[in-house]
Amino acid sequence: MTEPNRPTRGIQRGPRSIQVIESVRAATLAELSRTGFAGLTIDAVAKAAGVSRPTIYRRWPSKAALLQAVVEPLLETYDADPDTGSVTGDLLALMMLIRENVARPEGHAMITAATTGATELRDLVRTANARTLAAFHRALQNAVERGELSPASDVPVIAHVLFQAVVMWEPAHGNPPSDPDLSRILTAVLTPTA
Amino acid sequence: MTEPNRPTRGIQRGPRSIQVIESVRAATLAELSRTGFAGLTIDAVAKAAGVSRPTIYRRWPSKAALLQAVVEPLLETYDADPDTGSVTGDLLALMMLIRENVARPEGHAMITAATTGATELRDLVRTANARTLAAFHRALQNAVERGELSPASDVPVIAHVLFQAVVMWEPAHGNPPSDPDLSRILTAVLTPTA
Amino acid sequence: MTEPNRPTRGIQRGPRSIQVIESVRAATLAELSRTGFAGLTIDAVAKAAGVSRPTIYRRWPSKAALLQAVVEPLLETYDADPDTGSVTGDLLALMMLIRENVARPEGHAMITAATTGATELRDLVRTANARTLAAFHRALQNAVERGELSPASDVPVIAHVLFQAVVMWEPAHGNPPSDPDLSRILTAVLTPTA
Amino acid sequence: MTEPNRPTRGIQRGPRSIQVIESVRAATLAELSRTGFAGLTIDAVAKAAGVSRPTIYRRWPSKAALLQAVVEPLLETYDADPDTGSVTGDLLALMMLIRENVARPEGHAMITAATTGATELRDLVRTANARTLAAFHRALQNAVERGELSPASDVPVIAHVLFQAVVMWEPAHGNPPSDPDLSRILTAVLTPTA
DNA sequence: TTATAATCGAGACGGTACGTCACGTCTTAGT
DNA sequence: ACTAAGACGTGACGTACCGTCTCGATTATAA
Repeated sequence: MTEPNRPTRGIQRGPRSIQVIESVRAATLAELSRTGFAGLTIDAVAKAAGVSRPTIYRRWPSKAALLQAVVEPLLETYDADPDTGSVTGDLLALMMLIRENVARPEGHAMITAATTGATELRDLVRTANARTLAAFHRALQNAVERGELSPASDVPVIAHVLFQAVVMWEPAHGNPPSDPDLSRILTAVLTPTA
Repeated sequence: MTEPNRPTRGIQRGPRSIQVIESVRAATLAELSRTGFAGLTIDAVAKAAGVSRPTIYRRWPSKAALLQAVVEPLLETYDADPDTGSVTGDLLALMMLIRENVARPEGHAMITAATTGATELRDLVRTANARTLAAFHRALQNAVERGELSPASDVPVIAHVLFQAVVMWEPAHGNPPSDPDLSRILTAVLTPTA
Repeated sequence: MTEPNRPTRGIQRGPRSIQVIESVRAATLAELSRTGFAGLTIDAVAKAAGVSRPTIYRRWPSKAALLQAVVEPLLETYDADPDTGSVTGDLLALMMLIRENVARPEGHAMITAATTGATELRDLVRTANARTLAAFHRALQNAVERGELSPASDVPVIAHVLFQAVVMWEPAHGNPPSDPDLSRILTAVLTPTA
Repeated sequence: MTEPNRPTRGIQRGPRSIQVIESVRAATLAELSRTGFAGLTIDAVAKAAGVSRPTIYRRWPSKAALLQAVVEPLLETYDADPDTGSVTGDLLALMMLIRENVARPEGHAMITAATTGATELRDLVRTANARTLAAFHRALQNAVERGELSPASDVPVIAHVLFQAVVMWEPAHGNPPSDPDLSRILTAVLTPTA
């Protein structure tokens, strides 16, 4: 006996299924920007997607799965390195990328998810964090190898500091960081203060 | 003329009321550590406090109010400046204080609240942020005046960067920052990297 | 120790108490006409009377008591017999009196109370019914003795029939009985139909 | 074009739904006989029916709807005319029918509802009244046409008087009318008294 | 005149029920 | 067969009154 109650035992691949997947994705984004992650309800997504609630549950068994589906394209933006020629250029480019992503509803949702500590979100958060930090790591590592940064530089910590400073700017200040704000962060971290 | 015949006014101060307030506070803390802010239900707090739900709503009309009541003592810890004699000492002391507070359930709840973007929490988050940052501001400002830091130092940004780096360490890494971790953050920000 | 918890052990007679009693009565009437007996809340009466809820409970321990206090004057109107000289005159007068009383909020409340079957209202309803029917009894008995009605007349049943026909006219028809309506009732009951 | 792609519309008719409807009906009757209409709580009905509260609200959005569902079978008993051959026979049969219906909890509830004047009950009360009176109208009208009653008889008023006399007997007397009581009412109304 | 007892208001309490919302699952019906 | 519509149990929401109690303050009666 093999899970007799499982509603969908094989996954459909027909055009109808594709259509469902796309409209749910779009509806999820719309709802995220309307109410935020905490206020996201499957009911609303289903209605906005013109789809029934059970249909959503069949493919995305949790809100985490729904979020993951929608956040994936954002994470992919961190896989291509900027390569502007200078550390500051590379890092600034990454910081601007983060700013843009955080401004999108699914990006904001990720940050919310990061702090709620819900178990089902743990893996997603870990992955997303690692993937973003990796871009910083690579940029910093390159700079060290090019001699732009001291070999003693604490790459992981600098990456963490820059990343969180940008991500949390808007929650703390009420508006996203301007270009000068990003430069100030970079300067504060990279230049001698003592 | 202010209603001269009004027999009493203001809130109750009898021992019973005090008892209610205290047990709700305790129960809120217990629930926060059990389920986190997102999973906090008034029902559970009421039951844990041995109090009826309407009683809670009478005094704390929203979850935000409940959180505020429980977070206040934490915020007060930032009002006393460390004064260890050196910038690094002062800042490290503040960072350790933050680490301790974030480790407490109500501190963690505040961070969650900061990113959910719920309207009713906005004021609370603003206040808490400002109060914490102010402590960093004072420490940095003192250092500038003592000549420990360059007068060109970007005090607000440095404060922001240090604060968020400590606060977000645990969500990003899965465990709180150790003493060396805090030192590394401080070093990364305050010492020349270029 | 003599009932230490009884709130009111003796009765005050000062002008303040009188004032309280009167304003509660008035407020009860106002609320009855606003919401009817079923929707009557002590809260609303207290607020309308400018009095605290416990104050009401001190004097009128139940809604029934409140209703009784307010209905008493109505019942007294049935104690004086009309004595117009003819059965039809007397009966019509009584029926008009009932119509008037039923139109008042407290009269309407009594009828509501009669059918709810609440235990606490039982006595009040019994008394009110008896007192009203007694007036019909006396009028009919007089008529029998004067020879206006056959000695075989079933006085109690006729009284009941006339009383209920008037009382229930408005609930059944949506508007109170006009003078001709009352005459038609009287005619239908007193004149041969067969 | 009426939404051609709509797979289903209208309510469910499966055995489970039927089962739910039936047990709620039964539970409503049980609760009505336990506490009367005024004391009827949805909570209690739900519990007695082994059904959740939202389920009840889904199908019966108000207490009035619940009452209507349960009272309908009673009203249908008035649609079949007695036809005993004589006015007195027909009317007595109707009066006995009313007595039986009033004795049932849902019948009693209807009478309570008739006098509370709640807006949501207004329509239900009107309908029920009309349907019961119609049976009397038909019986009386037949009698007039057969010559048993004078053509001058005030059919609507006689119907009203008889109906209310039976219905209100129990609230006024504390026990239902016996067979002789019904005869006395009929005699008092149909025979000359003057 | 002053105690002392009665009463008052305001406010709060534990309860019970309300009517609603969203959840995640299961049933029924249509295509 | 798969799906959509619909219904279901569950659990929480925030609110309304209930009837009671405590607390000071205010009156009224009696010493």
